[in-house]
Amino acid sequence: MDDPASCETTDDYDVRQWDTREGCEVRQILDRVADKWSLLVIALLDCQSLRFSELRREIDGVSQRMLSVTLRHLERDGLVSRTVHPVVPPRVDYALTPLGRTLHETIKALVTWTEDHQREIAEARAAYDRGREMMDA
Amino acid sequence: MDDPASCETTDDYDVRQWDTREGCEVRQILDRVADKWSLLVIALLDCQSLRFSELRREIDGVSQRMLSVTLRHLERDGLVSRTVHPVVPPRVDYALTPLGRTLHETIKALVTWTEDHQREIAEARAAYDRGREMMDA
DNA sequence: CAGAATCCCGAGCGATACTG
DNA sequence: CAGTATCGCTCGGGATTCTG
Repeated sequence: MDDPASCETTDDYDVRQWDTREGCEVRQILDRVADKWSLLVIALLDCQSLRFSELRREIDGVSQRMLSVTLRHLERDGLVSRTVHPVVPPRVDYALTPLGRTLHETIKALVTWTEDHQREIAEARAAYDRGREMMDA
Repeated sequence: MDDPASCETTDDYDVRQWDTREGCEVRQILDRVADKWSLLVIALLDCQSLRFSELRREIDGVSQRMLSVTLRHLERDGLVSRTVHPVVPPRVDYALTPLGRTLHETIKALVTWTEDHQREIAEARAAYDRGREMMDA
């Protein structure tokens, strides 16, 4: 945790590369991961394939349009696969690709971190807000 | 990687809790992590404390306003500490808190994932776009 | 059922000007 | 130097409508 080695400047960890401009993939993936619905979709597809309508039912509050564009983005990035069954009525199944599955594993670490520290965060916010109230008074 | 155990429904990993509504911290932290500048700030403060003007100089393209609100958010969440030195001209140092440092460790995993897979993603996008072009023709 | 197209509003963010 | 305050614009995303 307090490993001093983590503070060394390593060649494979240049902060500048997180920049938005140029060919920075990190920013793009981060935007994808963090956009409003992608995370839910990825999590739901973790170990099952789902149809459009099933996803829509599971993800409370998502609009038809946003589910559509979210899936299109994830498909384009190779994170989700789209399978059309030529039947009537049309049936389309979505599933995580192997690549998408590895991303999900990584994301879980972040979710776990949040769960582990949400109490600390809540306390920090309360303390901060209390300080601000004092200022006003 | 293909560990079937990772597909089990565990009590501490309910996807529904990632929802925006209710007291969901994951969404809030994710929004913080993913917003346009927080990540850069956290990365730059990893092993050093920096002044406002230093951060501004390091982070190419950030406006004074956005650096300010970003730091205020990070401070409120207990991720960054703010130290005012009562001198003229005023001097304020920002540094990562222990909590912020653990978050940075977690974020690094995501950055590493992106670096490891950005070629696959690029290829997936190229393939997708090629498919779309065929449609139009 | 799955989704593309259109319209529209409000949050996010940049630019600018001002302050302790 | 280290901010805050105000204005204005862009664009993400919701509601609605239309198609294969």
